[in-house]
This record gives sequence, C-alpha cells and structure tokens, in this order.
Amino acid sequence: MSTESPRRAGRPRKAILSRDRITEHALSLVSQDGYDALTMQQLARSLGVSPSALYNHVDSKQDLLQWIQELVMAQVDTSAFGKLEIHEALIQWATSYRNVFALHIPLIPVIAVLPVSDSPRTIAMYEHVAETLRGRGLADAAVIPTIVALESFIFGSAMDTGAPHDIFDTSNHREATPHFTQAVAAQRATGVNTSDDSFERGLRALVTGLLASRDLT
Amino acid sequence: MSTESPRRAGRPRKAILSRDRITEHALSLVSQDGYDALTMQQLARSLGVSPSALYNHVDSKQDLLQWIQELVMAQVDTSAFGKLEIHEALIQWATSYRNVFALHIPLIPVIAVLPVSDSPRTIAMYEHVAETLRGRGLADAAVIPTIVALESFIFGSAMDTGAPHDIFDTSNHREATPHFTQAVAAQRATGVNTSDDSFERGLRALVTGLLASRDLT
DNA sequence: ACCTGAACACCGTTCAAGT
DNA sequence: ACCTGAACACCGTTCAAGT
Repeated sequence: MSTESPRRAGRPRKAILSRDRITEHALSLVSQDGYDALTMQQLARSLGVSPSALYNHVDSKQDLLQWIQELVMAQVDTSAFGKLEIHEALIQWATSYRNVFALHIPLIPVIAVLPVSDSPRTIAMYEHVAETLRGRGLADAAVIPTIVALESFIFGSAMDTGAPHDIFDTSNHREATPHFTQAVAAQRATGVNTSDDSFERGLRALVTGLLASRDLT
Repeated sequence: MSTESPRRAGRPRKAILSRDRITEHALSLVSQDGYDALTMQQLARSLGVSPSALYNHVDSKQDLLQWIQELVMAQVDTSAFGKLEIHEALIQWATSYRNVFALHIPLIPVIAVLPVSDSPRTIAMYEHVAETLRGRGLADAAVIPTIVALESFIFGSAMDTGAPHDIFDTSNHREATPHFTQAVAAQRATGVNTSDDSFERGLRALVTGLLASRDLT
C-alpha cells in the first residue's frame, strides 16, 4: 500500500531549488529588467516558490550577488594571454572585462570589496595576468599594483558606460565655461561614443606606461 | 492684544529646515557612522523633525545625495592648475579628487550618472582641466575623453580604497596559482599600501600617456 | 509655508509549523 | 531536508490634517 507511494518518510522529495537554478533565474531577471528587479520576492516568484524558501539555499542577498559575480566573471575573455603579444593581450582582456561589467554595473561595488579567495574564477584570471606580467620581466612587487591599477580603470570605465549621453550638456552655463563648452562640442562633432573613446585612450596610455616602468628586471 | 503675539496669521513662523541645515546634518551623520546611517528617518531625528517634514525641502533622497555631492566636490583641490607644470598639476588634482571620494564611496555611482549641468562645482572643475589641456595644445576633440579617462581611473581607485587589506589572501589555493601567490607575497613584503601604490603607478602612466598622445597640435 | 502623524508599498530576513 | 505563511524591523515616500 504505502510502498507504492513515491513520497513517504525516509524518502524525501527532491528539492525544487538549488544554487544553479537560483543563480540562473536571478541572471535571467537581471538581463530582462535590470538589477532593480532583482529582489528576493521577485526571484522567488520567478521560481514559483515563497521568498523564505530561498534562505534554505542562500545565506543572504549579498551571497547571491557573489554567485552571480562568479558567473559574470567567467564571461571575461582571457584567451589572449600566451597567444598575443603582452600589450595586445592586456588590451584585449581589459576590453572584454570592461564590456562584460558594463552590463553588470551594480555588481562592481560588490566585487570591489570581495576577497578574491571567495571567487575561484577571479583567482584564475589573476593568475593568467600575473604570469604574463612576470614573464615580461616585471618585478614581483610591481605585479599586484599593476593589476589593481588596470582593474580600477576597468571598473571606473564600466561605470561610465551607464552615464546618460547628454551628461556634458552645459547649455545653461556656456559663457562661464568657454574651454569646456568648446571641448564638448568638438568631441560631439567626431560622432564617436565618449565612453568608448575615453576607455581606448586611457587603456593604451595605461598599458604602455605600466609596462614601461623601471620595475622591469 | 493679538498684535503682541509673535505668531499669528500672516506672520508665518520661521522654517526650521533649509537646504543648508539638512545637508550639513546629513554630512555629519555620514562622517560619524557612514552612508548606511544616512536614512531619511535618522536624518529627521538628527534634525529633531518628523521624516515627512524633509519632503517640504527635498524632492527625494537622490536629490539629497546630489546636494551632498556638491559639497564634497568643493573639497577637491584645483589650486595646482596654472601654478604647477601640467603633469604635476594633473597629478595633484587627481590625487586630491581620489582622496576626497575615498571617504564618500557610495556617492560615486550617483555622480557617474549625474548630468554635470546639475553640479556647478563640477563644471567649474572641468573648466579648469579643459583650459589646462587646451593650453598644452591637446586637440579639442581629445579633451573630454582625456578627462573622462582620468575620472574613470580616479573613481575606480577611490572604490578600491574600500577593499579589505587581506583581499588577496589565497592561502587556500596556493598551489594552483604560483605566480599570483608570489606576486602577492612580494608586494606585501614592501610594506606599502596596495591601493596607494596602484593609484600612483597608474596615475603616472595615465597622465604621461594621455599627454604624449598624437593629438597634440 | 511648513510641520505632524498615520499610512502605503515595498525591502531583506526570521521562524514556527507543516511534510 | 525543504517548503509555507505569518511576522518583524526596517526602507523611502505620500497625504490629510493642523498652525
């Protein structure tokens, strides 16, 4: 009798939720409606479950954001290391890094304070960069500051991507700011995206300058 | 009779609140207990007023953050422009900028999407930088991207300041990441602050590279 | 014009209760 | 072990009511 029932004491029903399923739905929510839509209640609804059920699998929303960060970080392309010349490899990696996080700006403050030990993908990425820099002959003590400097620029540039296109509109104060107004007009006339142009210029300057340091052995 | 009363119809009582007083108390809250303590309720309490009273003076919390941003931006030191040689002036300004916002990290996402037209102090600062860059002979169309690149690095570096000091601890994965582990140890052995070192190296590289551009006339 | 008090529509999170 | 439903302690913001 009772043995034919698939659900009985000692035979617990398979869990509906899991880290993978939760993270997957969270990312789907984010890509559809942005990070504002990522609330525990909306996420629970999308999973067909009550909000409190989530807490059987994740300790906090902060924890969930770290899971997401892992997935996002995995999208960064590190394939250039060991394949391209070091300047080109760094530029290709940094560009991919910046473009990925331009789609996940609210994650940036999370990562900035996240111990890398909690993020295997990030460690693996750093190992790639560190190996390349040391292979180039950069002094050991200069490797981390070089990476951090690049990353700071990458994160700052990714955030800038979210700025409105008319952020530099100064029609109201034109007379008081002749140089700035002229510069804005000239840049606009080129027709190129300000964020992209700024990133490319800065990245080239940064990579060149950091590798030209006197810390080469 | 009724004339001796200081408070009567047609003679409204002086307002308790004002933009200045609100902003001042908000900054005081922030400097004492950080941005987490800056809630409309806490702010109202610090002003001895009910939370709803604030909304007679400020449209939203976002608006309040913009007021604060104005005050904070005013702390950035631009005195080096026109006084020091351009490389030195940019470095001094950028360093002050970064150090100021290291104390106001949660403001950075606010600024990043804030139209500069809403922020007179920011416009004035940009005018200084733009004038200096044009005076150096930088092409008009290169001025804004140069400023944005510097600012992205400044904001990213300010955020990095909030990272825990042991953020690069990888004791658990040591064997899988030899280069990274070695780099961390070497940097730590120097005894210098990672954020500061990274900022200084990156800033020098950035300023040198941006000013060495072929966009000079 | 400016302030109070109550209320609203949310948050993230906890916890006893069920299976 | 895992889920539900109710509850808690907050948020920012609105609004009728008072002066």
